Formats: sequence, C-alpha cells, structure tokens
Amino acid sequence: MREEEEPNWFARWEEELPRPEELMPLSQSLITSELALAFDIPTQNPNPAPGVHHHGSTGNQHSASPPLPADIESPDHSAPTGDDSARTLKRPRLVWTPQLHKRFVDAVAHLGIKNAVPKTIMQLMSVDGLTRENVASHLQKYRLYLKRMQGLSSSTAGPPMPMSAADAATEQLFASNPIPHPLLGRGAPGLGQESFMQFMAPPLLQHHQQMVAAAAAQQQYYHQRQMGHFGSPGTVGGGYDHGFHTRGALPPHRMGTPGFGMVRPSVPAASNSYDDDDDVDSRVGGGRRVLTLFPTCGED
DNA sequence: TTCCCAATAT
DNA sequence: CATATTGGGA
Repeated sequence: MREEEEPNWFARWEEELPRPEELMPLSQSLITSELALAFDIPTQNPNPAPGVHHHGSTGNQHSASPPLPADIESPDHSAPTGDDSARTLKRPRLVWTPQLHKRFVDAVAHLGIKNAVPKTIMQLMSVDGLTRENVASHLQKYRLYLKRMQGLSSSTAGPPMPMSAADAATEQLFASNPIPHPLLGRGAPGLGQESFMQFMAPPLLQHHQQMVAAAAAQQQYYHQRQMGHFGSPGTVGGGYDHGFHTRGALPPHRMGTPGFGMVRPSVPAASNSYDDDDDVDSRVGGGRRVLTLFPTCGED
C-alpha cells in the first residue's frame, strides 16, 4: 500500500548533492607522486561513469567538474615496504588549494551546520586520502574565519583592525571561494546523518582501485608564501606561473627527480586568480621548491 | 566514540 | 606560515 515513501526529500537530495560527475574526479588527487611512481600506477583517468545522466538542473547547475587539485607535500619517504598502501604511512602535508577548499565549503554548505562535522564532511568530499584529521583541522580554521568575518563586518567605524599576518593569509585562501550563506544555520531538515548516509554510501565506496597518479612529481617541500600584502580578496597575490603541463593525463615523462626538476627561478609574477590558470605552478623561493598543481578548474 | 577548541609542534 | 598533532572537556 505504501509504495512511495518520501520521494520528495530524496529527490531534493539528488539535486543538492554533487553529481557523480563531480565527485568522482575528486578521488584522484591525494596520492603522492612517489607513491604513484613506485606503484607504477597508470595515469588512468577515472572515466566518470558516463552512465549517470542527470540533466534536471532545477536551478542547480554545475559545470563539468574538474579534476581535484589536492596537493600533497612530497613524502620523501623512500620506498615504502611495498604493500603498505597509503594508510599506515605518514601522509604528506595536505595543501589546501582553493579548489580543494571549494569542495570542502561545498560539502559544508550542503550538510548544514548541524551535520557539518569532520567525518561527514570528509565522506561527502570523497577525496581519496583525505582524513578526518585533515578536515577537522581545516574546519577549525574555517570556523574561525567565518567568525572573524562576521564580527568584522559589523564593525563599522571601528579602529583599524590589526589583522595578524596569519589571519590575512588564511583569509586569502578562504576569500578565494564564496561563502555559502545558508551555512549559517541551515541543514538537512529533519535529516540525521544516518539517513542520508545510506544513500551516499554506494557512490562513495565505489572507489575501487582508483588510485590515479596525481600528476608529475610533486616535490612540495615547504610551502611558504611570502606574499606581499593582504587587502582585497580577489586580488590575492598569488603569482602563478606556468611551469609545465601535466594535468589530466599523466605526462609520460618521469620527471620530478628530487634534487632538480624544473627549478625555475622565476619570481612570482603578478598574476592572480586561479580561474584560468590550470597548470602546474612551480616556483622557487628561497631555496624551497614548491610545486603546486592546479586544475583547469573553472568550477562554476 | 566523535567533536571541538586551544595550544603546540613541525 | 600552513598544517599536524596533542590534550582535555563535552
């Protein structure tokens, strides 16, 4: 007698949730190049299930989803025992690129304040290699950022806010992406974690051997960005320069030899946003080689 | 058990 | 400096 349960809320979920096309490409990034090379992982593109067809965008439309740029610091742990997958090993420092953060924010926005807990966020993001700790740590920072923003926006004729350099830096990242409004108190109405988890599980868990090579060698050692100043979000001084291409498909080249590589003594140009910059950003700064991978992420 | 927050370490 | 890690309360 009761054939239809609640197609309503579920339908809503389907629309609100990122489509498989958006989630799948995400699960490829957090692998270190060394690991990929060590395992001789082919640069197979996860071929986002073409079977899924969702066209009904009732106001919620996303462009094709770009590969996720999760950047990791070079592990530089020589040859893991071999059968140790990236799990017990010490993971390299996660670099939160705007795109990665975008997914983070997206997940939080969809989950709502109530459900936006590290574990859930992590699962929703579906980024292979992302750990709860990663998310938790960033979540903390993100919350502080939001708080700061709100308290700050209220202050009209206040005295010059002595923003710390650290604060400015964080804002740089966060300012790169829009802050969802509903974030401030909206969640799945009547839905508990458990409820939606059932539906999310299948797509998330289907990441069989989806270890795709990240890209070229990511000799990210340290990430110190001595950016000039802060001020206007949007003009975030990034200074991205094109090093070489290695996005999407893995370059047949085995580059990334530690110790040299594409060292390019180019000072950060006055570039800015990452909207059309989709390559590897490699720059040398004070002896520290930094390689940041960027996707051609146009995102929305 | 996980979350959350602050401090601390790298 | 950005994350990671830790510690203790909820």
